[in-house]
Amino acid sequence: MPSIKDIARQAGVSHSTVSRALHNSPLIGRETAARIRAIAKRAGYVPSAVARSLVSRTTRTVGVVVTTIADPFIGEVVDGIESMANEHHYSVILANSYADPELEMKVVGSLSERRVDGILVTASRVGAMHRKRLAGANVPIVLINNQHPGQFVHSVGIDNVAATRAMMVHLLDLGHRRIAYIGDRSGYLSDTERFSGYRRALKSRRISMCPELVLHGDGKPVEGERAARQLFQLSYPPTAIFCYNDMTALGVLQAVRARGLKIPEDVSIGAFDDLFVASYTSPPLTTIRQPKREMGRRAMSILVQLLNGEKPESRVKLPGELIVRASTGPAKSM
Amino acid sequence: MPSIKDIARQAGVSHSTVSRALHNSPLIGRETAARIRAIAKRAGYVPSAVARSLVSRTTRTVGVVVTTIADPFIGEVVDGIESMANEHHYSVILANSYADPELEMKVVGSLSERRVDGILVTASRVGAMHRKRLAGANVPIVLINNQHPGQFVHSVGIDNVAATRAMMVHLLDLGHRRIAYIGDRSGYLSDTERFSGYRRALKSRRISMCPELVLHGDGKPVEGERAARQLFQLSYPPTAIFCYNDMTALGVLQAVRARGLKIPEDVSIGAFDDLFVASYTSPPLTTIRQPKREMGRRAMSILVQLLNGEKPESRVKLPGELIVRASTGPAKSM
DNA sequence: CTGAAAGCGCTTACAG
DNA sequence: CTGAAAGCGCTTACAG
Repeated sequence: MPSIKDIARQAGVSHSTVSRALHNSPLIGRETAARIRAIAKRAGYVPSAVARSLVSRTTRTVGVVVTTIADPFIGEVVDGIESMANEHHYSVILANSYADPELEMKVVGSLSERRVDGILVTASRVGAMHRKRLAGANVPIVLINNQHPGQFVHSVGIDNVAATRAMMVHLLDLGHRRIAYIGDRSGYLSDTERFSGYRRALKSRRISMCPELVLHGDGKPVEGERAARQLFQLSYPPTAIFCYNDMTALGVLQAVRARGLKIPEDVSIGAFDDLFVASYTSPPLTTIRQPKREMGRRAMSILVQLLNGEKPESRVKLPGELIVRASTGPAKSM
Repeated sequence: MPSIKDIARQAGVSHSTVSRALHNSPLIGRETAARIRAIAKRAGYVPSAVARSLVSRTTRTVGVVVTTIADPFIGEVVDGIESMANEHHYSVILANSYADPELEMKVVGSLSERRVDGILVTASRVGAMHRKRLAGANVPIVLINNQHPGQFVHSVGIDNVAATRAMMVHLLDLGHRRIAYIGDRSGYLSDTERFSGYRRALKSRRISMCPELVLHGDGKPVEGERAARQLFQLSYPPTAIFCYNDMTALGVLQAVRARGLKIPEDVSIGAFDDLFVASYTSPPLTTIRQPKREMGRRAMSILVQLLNGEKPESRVKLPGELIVRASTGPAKSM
């Protein structure tokens, strides 16, 4: 790879002049500049971002820490991050933490060595230990859908309460009165908020909450299935089930099928996230769409503002959107 | 951020000595080294990868070009790449091309400026134009599932012919004789190979291929649905449909449902990829599992060998695995 | 064992 | 308008 010096030699000027010409500095004569640029082009000159970074003490690079990029939710978020980063001429360094504290420490250390200008974290399954570790990197941090945002200044999330209310209103308006909630037992903020939205919605319709209709899984299909089976064994089973997320609903779907029940005739199912798979289950899932890509773009945009020395909004809550599909219908009259 | 000089000052030694101590150079006295390391630790010293890169002329960084990281197939591949990269102390710079030649040129240019040591491409929907553009980066390149690998030296793919044969044998053994193929019309190598596997399998059983059973979509649900509808209008519709990929099968599933047919009683469906969604359709899809994560790991591993000056296997073909689920069953007797 | 020097490829204040 | 010099934070051959 030719350097600025090689070009200087060919052009018979100093490397300072080459540097200026390549940056369209007004100091350099039109002709000289054009000639130098032509030579650089012919030589296949590509400026070195590493040399420039050393001088400018900024790398135009951001670290993105995810539990795993194989997670479909995260993939869409990162797509948004990358697109916004690219528009602002930042590159994205991707790092999986696999929710493993040790690995996470390693990757954050590596990002630190690489002198990333900022860090985005979308590792919803990772807890409080995060803070100190990340703070060590000593650069601005923006969280996406984090479950413990309290400790950080900047975050992008979804309005869980409002979204849940929309889902509950939908179910209540369909005549459901016995609505179950299958949450996530890990103590995440998102679960707390969704559960809170659930309770408030019932209360606003003066329906008392039945403790036996509230169960907790782990956000994955197997536990959703187990919880649903338990619900079906009640003497008064629910006519609708609101699931913490689509993954849980996937398990519920299987339990329903195994039980020989019909959706939505026998039981309605509502979920959260709107993963791609939600459109292709049978029946397709009524769910809350999280604007995943938008969340990524927004988070990156906040980071860019921070890096520009601006004062961005610190806690952004984007609205979810109720997507009504075929898994919800009128309550069975009892 | 403290530099090596700051540590040197505090320790009362030269920065060369600090550098050596931090690298556990045998030249430095045990005590001095220990003292320096303690000081560095206390000061929160983090070595600068950018300065080191400038000296070593290597960044321990690889570029990963994808059409979009939101693609679930790609997400798993990249997960594999990242994990293997991490094990070898490489960082991953992620870049979406959105299959847009202009954007692609930009991101490859950016990777070039960042002086990545190598590039991995898993942008199966991108064509021949790739070559020159990528070659410009002037670093080793490894392709994953590329549709035009002919022009490149190193690639990781799947054994399409063998995998297709496995699927066809499965269907043939179930008694199917009228088996349709819904391919991808974009002229991809993978389509050519799968189609070839399809033909060979029929031939080996002395079944002649019916042209009306061979249709072409675009690898997405809508076109799969359209193709399936067309098949159902034949006077002798197929008893089984082999789809180019899971996405196509998703559309076929919808057409089948709309038609009021039962799977697999009326028609069996086989697919390719084994995306996550394939386990959760109704019925779950019989499909060929591509070892996505493994493909990513293998590709990165080849790149590491290349960067180490070794001579890795150049064209790796990993085996697919037939996953039999409920979408295939015995042929309806006619 | 330790330090001074050179150099990686740039940018930019300082002179002219 | 152009160049020589200094410096970004390291590594490493060369001296001692």
